Amino acid sequence: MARPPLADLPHDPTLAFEQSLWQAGVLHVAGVDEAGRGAWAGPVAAAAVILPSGDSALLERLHGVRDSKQMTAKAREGFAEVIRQTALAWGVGFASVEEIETQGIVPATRLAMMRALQACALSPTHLLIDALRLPEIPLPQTSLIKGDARSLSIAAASVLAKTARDALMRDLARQYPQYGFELHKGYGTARHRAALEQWGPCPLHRRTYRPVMHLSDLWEKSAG
DNA sequence: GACCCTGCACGACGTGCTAA
DNA sequence: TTAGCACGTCGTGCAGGGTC
Repeated sequence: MARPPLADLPHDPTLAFEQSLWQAGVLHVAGVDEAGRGAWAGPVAAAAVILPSGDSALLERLHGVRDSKQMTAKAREGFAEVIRQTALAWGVGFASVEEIETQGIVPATRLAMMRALQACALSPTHLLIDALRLPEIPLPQTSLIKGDARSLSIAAASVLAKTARDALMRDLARQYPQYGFELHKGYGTARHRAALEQWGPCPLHRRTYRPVMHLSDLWEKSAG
């Protein structure tokens, strides 16, 4: 089936970066984004998405995909399935709590992004990344500030990263039910703070984060 | 050159308001 | 009542500029 010309693509400003690359002959453009960087507990997740260049009918199915923070959980889950069906290739990667603690959150985020790219069935020829760069990967890269609001590929990746991490935190919540990870996903909510004060940290907690360190100290003192 | 501070980037949640 | 949105706040790292 012949693809429609690029000029027929929907006029979506979040496709501007992809369209300019596609028109230059760069067809496998991977959007990369992460989730879980600010959380007190759990791994950091990243996803990579390669959209079908020039296929307006497929891209139309992604109308409404935007920054995952601005979408409801229900909308994210629905679009995640559409993205997986629509993308030429996609991948998800994680960096563990141990890697976050030993390397720092930004290097661990890069690690998760590289794992997401390795999980892609197709090798990209250009990367669109939200704010960061991946010097370890020898590919042309475009680092976009507020990339998830400016690029459909990055927005799609942010949706997959967020939904994958949420699902993992729901699973992990079964191992540590007293913390309520299925509700706050490891972020610093009042309930999470109270659980830390009551139960102390578990292996999922990022003990290098100041609030976790502080609450862990309080718990140890109260426990005697 | 090393250190510190500030501003900005990202990721979220909590709260209050508005509309259906 | 529920869902969506905007805003403030909190966590981190990085870059740039000033100071010693």
